Amino acid sequence: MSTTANRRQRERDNLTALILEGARRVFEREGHDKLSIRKVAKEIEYSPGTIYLYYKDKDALTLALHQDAFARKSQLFAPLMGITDPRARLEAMGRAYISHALTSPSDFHLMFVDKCPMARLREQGLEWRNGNTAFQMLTATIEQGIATGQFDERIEPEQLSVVLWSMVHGCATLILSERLGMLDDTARDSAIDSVFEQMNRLTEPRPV
Amino acid sequence: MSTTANRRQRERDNLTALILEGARRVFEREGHDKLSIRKVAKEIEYSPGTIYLYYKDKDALTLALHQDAFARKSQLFAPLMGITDPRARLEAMGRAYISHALTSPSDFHLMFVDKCPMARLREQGLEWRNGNTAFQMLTATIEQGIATGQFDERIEPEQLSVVLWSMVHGCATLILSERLGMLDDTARDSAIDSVFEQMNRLTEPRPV
DNA sequence: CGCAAGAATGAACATCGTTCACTACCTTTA
DNA sequence: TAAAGGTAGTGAACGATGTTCATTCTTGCG
Repeated sequence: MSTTANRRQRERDNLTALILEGARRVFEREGHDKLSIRKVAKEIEYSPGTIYLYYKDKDALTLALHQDAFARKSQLFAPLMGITDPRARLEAMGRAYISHALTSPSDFHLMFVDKCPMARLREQGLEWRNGNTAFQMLTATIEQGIATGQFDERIEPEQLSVVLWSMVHGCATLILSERLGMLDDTARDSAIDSVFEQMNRLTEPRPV
Repeated sequence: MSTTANRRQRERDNLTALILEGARRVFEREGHDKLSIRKVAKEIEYSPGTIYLYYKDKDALTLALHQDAFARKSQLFAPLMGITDPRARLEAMGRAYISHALTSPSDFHLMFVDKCPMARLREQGLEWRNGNTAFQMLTATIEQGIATGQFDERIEPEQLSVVLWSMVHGCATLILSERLGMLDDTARDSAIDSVFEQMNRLTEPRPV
């Protein structure tokens, strides 16, 4: 009940948040590979050692950034759930995923590419809640499409989710890693369109 | 015609190769993110500065490793071209891609994920020859499938190539980055199977 | 007021990529 | 053969990184 202990905790939470905020600024300014503990410390005008009183190591801070990125971007994806037509929603989700990857490559990397947040979660025996809910939204959309008769009923929703996610994720990462350099800009754009065209084909009902 | 100049060149080539070989050993032993110039120097018992007489910087050495990896792995993919049936070949190529990614993640990263070799190639105005030929094999296989009437003729081969590559590449990278942790091992294996099942659906002829 | 405990520090260590003044050797020439 | 010149290799040095820890500073309590 000691008031000072409460304030202490409050101050502790404040600094934890302040560090995260500084990290986010450095991250945005310099990109995911140029983030360093020392820069974060300088950004918030504390000494490097202080960071370690609030985050065990750089990976812990990276995990916090990872989760923060999901929190910040959720408002970007939440509106998509308002789309009632499953097919339209599926495409909108995919397009949002790719456009997010291309416009915020560092955030995307942190959320869907970097191994370190996953490793840290696994160490602590925690689940990837952000990923799980996103994945469930995907499968739910497919299930709904089947229920309304717009999608092929023989589809196994969870497995198709993986396939569609792979398509979209693969497309995004190939572009970001510059592996599609053999295509000019227009060819690449229409390749993205192809992804969604073929995505539709995979969900369409087919004759027995 | 000076003989000593020839020997000089030979010695130069030898050390260039020796460095690359040492780099490959360190790379295999420690993984792609633990490779360092200094470790390579120690591995071949030269001083760190020497490396820079043969490779401009670490990126140049990485590019050499990238190309070396393609050279080493080509024997792994070459036999696939012997498969005459286009559909069987397509699946074999995809399965080889994924199994290569899962069994040699560091090589895979170097060949298909790491941005640095691409950046270096672009700087020098060079093309990604390894990637281009692989991509052409893919499109050629699709074209052949169309020619033999086994594949849907309305397919645009180059665009479908991107889509199929995306599927397979996305699947591999999602597994490697541990983003499919929500699936147990069997679910993940059947997800891989699903990828190829859906791949087949995309090439199948369809009624007008 | 003085003391104990907690918070913050920044120097220190090991590692990294990279540079460069220097040495040691080899080849060419006088 | 001896001097000169050029080249390959060196390793110390610089700035940066993540991380630790003895030290200092601050703060609240008796």
